[in-house]
Amino acid sequence: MEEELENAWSYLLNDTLFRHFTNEEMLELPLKDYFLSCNKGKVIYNEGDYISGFYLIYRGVVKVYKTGIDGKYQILRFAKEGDIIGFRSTITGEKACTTAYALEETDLILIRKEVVLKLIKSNGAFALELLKIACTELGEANDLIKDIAQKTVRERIAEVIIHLKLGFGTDKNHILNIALKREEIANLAGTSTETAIRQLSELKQEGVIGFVGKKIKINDHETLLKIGNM
Amino acid sequence: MEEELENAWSYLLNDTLFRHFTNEEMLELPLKDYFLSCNKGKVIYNEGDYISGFYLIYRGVVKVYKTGIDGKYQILRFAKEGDIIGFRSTITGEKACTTAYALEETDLILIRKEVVLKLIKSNGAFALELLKIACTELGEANDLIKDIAQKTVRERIAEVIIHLKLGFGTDKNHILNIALKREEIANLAGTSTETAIRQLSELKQEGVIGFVGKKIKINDHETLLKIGNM
DNA sequence: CGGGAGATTGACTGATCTCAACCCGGGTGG
DNA sequence: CCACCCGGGTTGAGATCAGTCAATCTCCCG
Repeated sequence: MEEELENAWSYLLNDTLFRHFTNEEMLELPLKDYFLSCNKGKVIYNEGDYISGFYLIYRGVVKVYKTGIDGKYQILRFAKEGDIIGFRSTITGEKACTTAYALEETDLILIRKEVVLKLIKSNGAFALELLKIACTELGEANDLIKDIAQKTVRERIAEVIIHLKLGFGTDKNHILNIALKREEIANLAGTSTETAIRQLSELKQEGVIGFVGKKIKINDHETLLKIGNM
Repeated sequence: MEEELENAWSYLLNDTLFRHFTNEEMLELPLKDYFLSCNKGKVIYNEGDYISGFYLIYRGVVKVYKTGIDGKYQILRFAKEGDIIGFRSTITGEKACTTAYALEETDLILIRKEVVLKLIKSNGAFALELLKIACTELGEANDLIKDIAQKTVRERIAEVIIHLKLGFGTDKNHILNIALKREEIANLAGTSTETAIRQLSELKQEGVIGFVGKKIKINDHETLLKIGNM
């Protein structure tokens, strides 16, 4: 555990948005108290919670979604190592408007609200980096709005697969490095599970994709791009 | 014109996110060169443009939207006096991902990118305020994603009317302070013009809303909230 | 082996889109 | 002064995409 903390510390200072700080400035961060591990299936925070800060993902994958009417939910994004979650509510001070759920074993570093706000004021480069993260997310959200409003399910499913590839990559056999349930793919594309399944089967019939275990294999990236109108 | 600039300057320093600065710090801002007026119907910037900074709206209403396939477009928001537009691309340095269009006579103050970036670094309170704006927009975008994906057109139309009321207010007769074309209401709700018209007529039949000239009158706010599932 | 979660398929339904016709009011040129 | 035109707004009919419900299947696990 001691070593783990050592590593996390060096990770923070070298590879994350905290690289803008010196060792001294970072002493504000009582890391030991705010290093959390959670099991697969654990809800990290819930829509409506007041959260005490934001989380930097040190290891694992987190599903971020909003719950809707009767059991349906809309997935906004999958966050992975190096990403931060919960920072929107941390900044605005509002309740969380999403739920974060650990898809696998996940380690998190909690950065408390007071610390964040203080660091923003004291370090412009850090503030700018946070702004860039927020603005990038905003751009992606805007894209998603247009896509859900205007594209067909078929197009959206193709697009989702491309996005997963961009976010998580593929191995040498073009197999996605992430395994999702059909329901999750559906809720990412904003459709029902059955409809998503039908579209996936169709893409498989056409040879554009394949299934290897629980994972999707991308046979024809170009065609997928075309189908997704991208 | 001299007086107009005088007013704009005092507006900036007292009522906007620039209130965090002193008169001296603000001398960076060569206001005279960056005060723009544009007529109704003018495109302020286009999707794909590189923009030189963001715009603070001093007077008028601006439609912000993304264009999609064959003539359809998705309206993301209407920005009005005191709002800023184009700041996402200003921060990320990417091309604009939306188009901004003046719905009426509009006056803008351009804040150049270099100035913004400098001010962010020098003034934490300003950076934090920008962050809050970005995060608020992000929260709204997330809501919109879920709504378009899960709500029916009827629900969305009701919601759009409520949002317009919140954003622009009503006069003493409960008439919205903004007049939109049917097409605009449709593209705000993410549906076709004809469908939007049908839903609006239905709401009128039910007595929940009425039409006065080009404007919508809200007869029954409560029911509208209920219909919109809010 | 039984149970349960997730995946798949079929059949049906219905909300929404599209196309096309028509209306209405304002502005304009002859 | 009037016929025409044009940008919206409205309505109808038909086509279709996608959601729902229900049955079945396939693993995987205890």
